[in-house]
Order: sequence, then structure tokens, then C-alpha cells
Amino acid sequence: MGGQPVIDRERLLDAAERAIRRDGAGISIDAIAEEAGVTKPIVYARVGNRAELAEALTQRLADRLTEAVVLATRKRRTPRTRLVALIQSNLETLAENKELFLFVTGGTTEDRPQQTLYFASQSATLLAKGFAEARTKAGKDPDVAVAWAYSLVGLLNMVSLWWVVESDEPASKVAEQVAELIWSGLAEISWMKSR
Amino acid sequence: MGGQPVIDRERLLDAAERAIRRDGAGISIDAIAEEAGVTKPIVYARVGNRAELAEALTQRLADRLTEAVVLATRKRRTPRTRLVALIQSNLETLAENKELFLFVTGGTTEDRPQQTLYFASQSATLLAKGFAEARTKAGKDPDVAVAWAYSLVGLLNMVSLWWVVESDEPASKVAEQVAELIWSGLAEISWMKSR
DNA sequence: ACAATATTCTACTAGTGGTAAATACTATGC
DNA sequence: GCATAGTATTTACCACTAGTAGAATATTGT
Repeated sequence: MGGQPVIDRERLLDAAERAIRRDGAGISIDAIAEEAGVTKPIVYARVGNRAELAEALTQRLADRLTEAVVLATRKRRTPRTRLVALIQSNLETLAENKELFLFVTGGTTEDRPQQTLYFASQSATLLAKGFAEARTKAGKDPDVAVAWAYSLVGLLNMVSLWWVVESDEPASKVAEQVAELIWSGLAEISWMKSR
Repeated sequence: MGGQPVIDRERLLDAAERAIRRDGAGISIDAIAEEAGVTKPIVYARVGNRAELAEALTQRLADRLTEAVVLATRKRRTPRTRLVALIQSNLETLAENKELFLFVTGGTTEDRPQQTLYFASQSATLLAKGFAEARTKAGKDPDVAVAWAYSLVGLLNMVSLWWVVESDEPASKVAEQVAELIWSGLAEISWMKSR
């Protein structure tokens, strides 16, 4: 009784990714459906409205990101080199998934801020956990963990966006520069004369 | 020959701000026109399309932001307290202009990433200049300045977004926490065991 | 009064997200 | 083999928005 679905949710998300990669973040649901070889209502039946589509792709991108980061940091020995590797793999992964990144954090969904926060929280919660542990172990207040996590995720996001869209420098160089900031902070160079 | 314009560009931008404050970032151009007591084509004649409107409001918000920061940091003596003041005033100003902030960085304009970068660059170029000077003075490579500037702007943006949308903590507390990270960096607590 | 001209509004197009109702398809019971 | 029940899919539509062309209106110089 009844026909078989012609395409499942994962295939549809694959098609959505392809379409976004090809036509950019401003893609229409119709175009995604066409890429998948079906019509619009199918997309709504499988993945829901545009916000839910963005959410699903956010999940994918976040997974891809943490996977790459884990892979890249695993080989490094010292915390400092792990930090550089983390940043660099972040840059490179987001560059490889540029349009998807822009769709996920930018898309044309009404509740963009929520979307951005959702994307951030995927990475931030992990980080926050690590921070809280490390701070506790170091005998310091672990309360800073959440704020620090969002800080770093925001930092990485913006640097990635800037680098992907505007910079020509190699990822390794930018990663090293940013690592220097995150690692040592601003204390060394006492700037801020008036501004 | 010919009548006087019924409303000038600045008044129109004022009206746009009011409308956004009232109805949120997803506001339509029609609604903005209505708030201004005119019709849509007037908006296009005065400020251009949606992207240009966002750009103009971005400029306003960026100015407001730097003004507040300058005012807040002026009273502080030490670099460290100035940093805290900078962060806190950033948080508070963006909270006061919440919907405008969301419109500017989120809006529903097609080229959102460009828009976000534009907003960021408004603050970042200033910062970058300061960093370059300070680094040179400290005898270190000033090449890091741009990456650092975007890093900090991204950090501030995300922390602000998170704080404005989700956090209940007082601004002063979050500002202090974030300042600690930016000031001293991660070196102290050698985290990053595996992740 | 009248013409020239700037200004504004009305009315429209094109395209989007989203949905309801009609249609095509497939497996089963007889 | 064939009707039938139930599901998958599509067609056709609505509501809304960005953006624009051209009609209508008001103002001012002569």
C-alpha cells in the first residue's frame, strides 16, 4: 500500500548542500527541491521549513568542524600547538564549506540571531565544559567558562568570515597570529592609550 | 519650481530605527515608510535599497558604539580597567540598541556576510591601527594587527549577542570575565587535553 | 493664470516561503 | 487479473515582500 519515498532526508540534505555550494547562501527552497529532483512540498515534508533546514545543516557543519578539529589537534603534543591546529583547522574547514557556512550563519531565515547562536552553541558547550574543568583544576573560578566559550567561538567565527571572504594570507599564518592573541592576551603590550 | 521634500534622509533613518525598535529586525520597507508617514518609493529615493539602508544604520550604530566606548574608557586610568570598560560599554550599548544590532548584523538582506563584515570593519580598522602602533612600540611584529582586530570584534559581537539574547548575568560581571580572557590569555590554564 | 519641474503616490511586477487539495503510484485482498 | 485502500507526490494556489514605472499632484517662476 502506498508508494516508496523517492528520496530520504539525508539525500535531500545532500542535495541542499550541493545546491548551496553551487548557487550560494541565498538559494530558494524551490531550487533545492529541483536539485534533489523533487518538488517543494517534499522538502517541507522531509526537513521542515527554512529554519529547520538551516538547523539540520548547522548540525552537519558543526559535526564536520569538531571532527576536523579533533583530527588536527590529536597529533599535536603541547597545548600551544594544539591551539594553533584548532584555529587553523577551523579556518580551513569553514573555507572548504564556505557557502554552507554563510548559509548557516546568514541564510535568509527570519530568526537569524537565534540561528547564529545555535551554531555557536554547538561548539561553545563543548568548549565551556573543557574550560570549567581546567579552571577548577587550576584552582580558579569556573564561572567564566560560558562567557569564555562564546568569546572564542565568536572570535573564530569572525576571523574565519574575514579570512574566507577577504584575506589572502595563508591559513597557517593567520592561525599563528590569532593563537598568539588567545594564548598570551593583551597584557604584554599595554595599549589602549585613549581609545 | 517643484515642491520641497517632505522628509529628509536623517528623519527617514530615525523613523526606520523607531520601526525596527518596535517591530524587530524583520521589518518591511513598507512598514518603515509608514512609520515615516510616507510611501515606499520615498525610502528608495532617500536611502536606496534594503542593503543600503542597513549600511546607513550600521554606520549609525557603529558611531554610537565608538562614542560610548570612548566615553566609558576615558575615565579609566589603567589599561586593564579600560579594557573592562570597553567590553561593558559594548555590551550595554548593543543591549540598548538590540533590535538595531540584530537588523544590522542579521537583517534580511541577501548579502548578510558582507554586511556583518562591514559592521565589523567599522570597529576593526580603528582597533587594528591601535594594535599596530602598540606592537611596533613594543618591538614586536605589527602584522598581527588586522587579524587581532577582527578577532576582538568577533569576540565582542558574539558575547554581546549571547548576553543580549540569553544571559541574565549583569554586564559588569560578564565584562570582567571576558576581560580576564583577553588580558591574560589561555596560557595560565593549560587546558586542551584532547579536544 | 500658466507652464515647468520637482515630488509624491498609485499600481504593478517578479519572486519568495509555505500549504491545501488534487493526482499518481504501489502493494495487497479477492 | 483487477478493484481498492492508503501513501507519495505534484499542481495550483495564497500571502507577502523588494523594487520600479508612470500617473498624479503640488509648488514656484514668469
